[in-house]
Amino acid sequence: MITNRLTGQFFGEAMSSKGELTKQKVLKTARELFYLNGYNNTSIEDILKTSKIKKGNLYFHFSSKEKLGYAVLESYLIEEAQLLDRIFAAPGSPMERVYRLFDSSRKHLREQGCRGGCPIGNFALEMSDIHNGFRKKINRVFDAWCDRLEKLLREAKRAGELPPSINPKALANMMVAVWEGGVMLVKTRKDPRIMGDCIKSLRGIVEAYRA
Amino acid sequence: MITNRLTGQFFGEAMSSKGELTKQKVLKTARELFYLNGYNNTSIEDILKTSKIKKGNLYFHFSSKEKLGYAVLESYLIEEAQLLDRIFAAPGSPMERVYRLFDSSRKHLREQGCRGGCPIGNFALEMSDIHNGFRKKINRVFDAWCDRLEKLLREAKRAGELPPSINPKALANMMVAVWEGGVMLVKTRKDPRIMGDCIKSLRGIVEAYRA
DNA sequence: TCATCATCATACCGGTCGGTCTGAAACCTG
DNA sequence: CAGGTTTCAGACCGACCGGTATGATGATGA
Repeated sequence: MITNRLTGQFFGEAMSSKGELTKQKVLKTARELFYLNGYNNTSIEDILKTSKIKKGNLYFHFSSKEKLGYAVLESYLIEEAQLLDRIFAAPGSPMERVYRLFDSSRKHLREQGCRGGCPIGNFALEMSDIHNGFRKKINRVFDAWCDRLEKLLREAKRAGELPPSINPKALANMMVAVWEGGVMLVKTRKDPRIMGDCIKSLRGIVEAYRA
Repeated sequence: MITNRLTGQFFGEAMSSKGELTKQKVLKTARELFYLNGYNNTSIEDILKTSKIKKGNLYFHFSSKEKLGYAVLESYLIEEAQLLDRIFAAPGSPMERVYRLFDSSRKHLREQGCRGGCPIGNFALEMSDIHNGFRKKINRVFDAWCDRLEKLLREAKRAGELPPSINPKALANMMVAVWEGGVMLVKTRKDPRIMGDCIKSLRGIVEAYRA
């Protein structure tokens, strides 16, 4: 559910060799440009210009553009694991934690000026049918999101926050779909309120059940 | 909510000049390749090879790749208007008609082998931030979908099929989000059941209210 | 201090890109 | 039938693409 927040945490700044710092800088820049402009619309030259790193250097650290793409996706996988742990460890009822995740991600969409959207979603639609290796890695991020959501929704069901007939796995898929689709509408309409609409409607329906 | 069904209707086969037939053939081929491979990953050469039309000819009918892109988006706009009219004119309660739209589109996803996804969604994520003209046209398709859904959801609310507190416009946005996000998951996971999960979860929550 | 390794830089490569230019062929109308 | 228009074909263009080869520089350790 990320919107490409770039933390120093992953790009560990302590105890790194000079080469490692260069590698992380390439990775960070590639990540940003793939996110904002798309993988196929981002050239190696673009990355060089933005990062101020020379081509021989880039190719020393990453043997190809494709390998760089894999590394970018891997960085999302690692970062998502950490983010999900933090969000889901917070106090509150299961549904409160679900909505908190949505709300914190929604705020970031707004801060981002409705640009970029979700990097995983962007990669998913652009590359799924043309690069099976990328598709598998993207799936692992979606699986991580859906699995964690499913766990929370099971708790919510046990707590009576959801109708007994609800399938938590299916609902987790639907919630990820709401997020990704909502991000798409926000990005295309340039209107951050749309994600508010989506989340509010979802809550409204879920909570109408409990009324 | 289309999944790139190519009808003969738009590509009018009667009463056309030879040049017009060539133009439609270019358009149809470009549409298919932009849909399956993305706009930036589709070259003019790809279109020439697939359509068996020569470059001078293509550039006679479309002055640039960008103009071809516009024409492709315009063809979706026209086709969507017709499809929505047919689907929403069918008999049944408002919510039945909503679910029928989802189900017919879902079947097509399955028939397509979970490839391609939604052409509008693909364009939206790939091009929204790098081509404002394309973004505006894509928005008109989303607006058409959301407006029609909103109308149906107003009827559903009046008929007692939805909680009184529901905002039809917001719910329409959420439903389009469910569709686009679901298509993304189907395309990435290559599992057509996921859209079934999304729709079932949506129905389950809506119908739990009425129980 | 020197050798080795890691890191960095730049010229160059073949291929592909979107697009242009020029001319040929087909069609249509007077 | 001829002239004009529409449609078509293909060679060529400059720019850009991902990547390689070669060599220079900096860092490290014996």
